[in-house]
Amino acid sequence: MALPIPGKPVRGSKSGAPVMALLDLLGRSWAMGIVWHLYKGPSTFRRLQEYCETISPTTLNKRLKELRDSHLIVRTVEGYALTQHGKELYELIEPLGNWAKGWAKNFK
Amino acid sequence: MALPIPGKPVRGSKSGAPVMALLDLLGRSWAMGIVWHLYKGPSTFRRLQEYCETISPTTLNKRLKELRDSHLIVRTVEGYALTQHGKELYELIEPLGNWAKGWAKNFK
DNA sequence: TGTTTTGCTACATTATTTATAGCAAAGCTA
DNA sequence: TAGCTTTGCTATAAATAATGTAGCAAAACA
Repeated sequence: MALPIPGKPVRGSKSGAPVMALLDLLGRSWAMGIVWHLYKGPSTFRRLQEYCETISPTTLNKRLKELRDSHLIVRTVEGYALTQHGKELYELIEPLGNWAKGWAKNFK
Repeated sequence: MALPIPGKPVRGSKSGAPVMALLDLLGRSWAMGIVWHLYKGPSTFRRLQEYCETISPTTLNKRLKELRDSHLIVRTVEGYALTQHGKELYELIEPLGNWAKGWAKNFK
């Protein structure tokens, strides 16, 4: 699937509304998981594979390319790392962590 | 794929950490888009199909079942609607809308 | 120079999503 | 109450995406 670019047709919006481009990007397998893990600090490719437990290298590489092309991560000497944009995005989704704990109680 | 249930193995976490179950659920195509659209108010199946522009009925039905089983939406006489949990979740992801506008500027 | 580690790529298999057709049930409407 | 329309799906086949495994070239290390 092509990179979802705001302003161009994306999944959910022919006009490419920014939020829809973002939801398209984040709604791909592992995308949010990668951002979530990288907030702890830069990671190598192999370490990310371990964090994600069952991601295939093919998919990991694809997601990393998409996230780089979307300016959310960059490669540093220490490995992949969140950009300023990536950190901001993480901070927006961070509250999901605590919320999920309450939500989880529904499943008993 | 099976419904991601907190406490059971999910994509990204063998132990089923709640946030990973949530990211698994939301990281499926259209899941966040559906929640996003439903915040405006209850929608019928056909109307959701229109909102989502290119979702197939097969996938829409699958996502709706998952979101219902996850207590984020319910069926009402007016159509599918967010539950209290669903509304809370929407409110958590709502800030993505404005943030995405700034992020979109990177793509010029 | 030999050994590891790293960051991938290749490839085949499996899973997911799409696209399209269409049908049964419910809700009008005349 | 006999049609016509709308709704909420299901069925099926084709396309696309993700997985699992093997392995390789380059860099780091010993």
